[in-house]
Amino acid sequence: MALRKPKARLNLRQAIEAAIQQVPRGKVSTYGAIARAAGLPGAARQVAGVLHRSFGLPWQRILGAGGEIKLRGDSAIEQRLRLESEGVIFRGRRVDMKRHEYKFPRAKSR
DNA sequence: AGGGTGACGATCA
DNA sequence: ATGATCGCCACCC
Repeated sequence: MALRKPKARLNLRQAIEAAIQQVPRGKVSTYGAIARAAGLPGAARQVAGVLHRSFGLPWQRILGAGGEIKLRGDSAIEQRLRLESEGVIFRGRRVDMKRHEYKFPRAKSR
């Protein structure tokens, strides 16, 4: 009995990066969804942090809740252009999530 | 070691 | 729809 570690999970950063990498081209996800997929519900800000500090990730595919771009200034424009070039359609200022949101496979059985 | 910080999210005015 | 506020939580200095 004793103690059991809740979960010896990988480094947070790796878990988050792995989740982000799963989003395919032409699809998008949200900070919150990535956090959940990485086993860190509620850690949306950490997802943003990783995106901010890591290179080599498809950062443009991660949006705020509702498909909204949460970046500011030039970066926001670049994100939109990159997504559009991948075929992602916007509806006003947001991505059409019904059409492009990537659904993560259930980590645990269906 | 501790606390400020932020590419969030949900809610309310 | 926009802006403010509060709760979250690991990372960085």
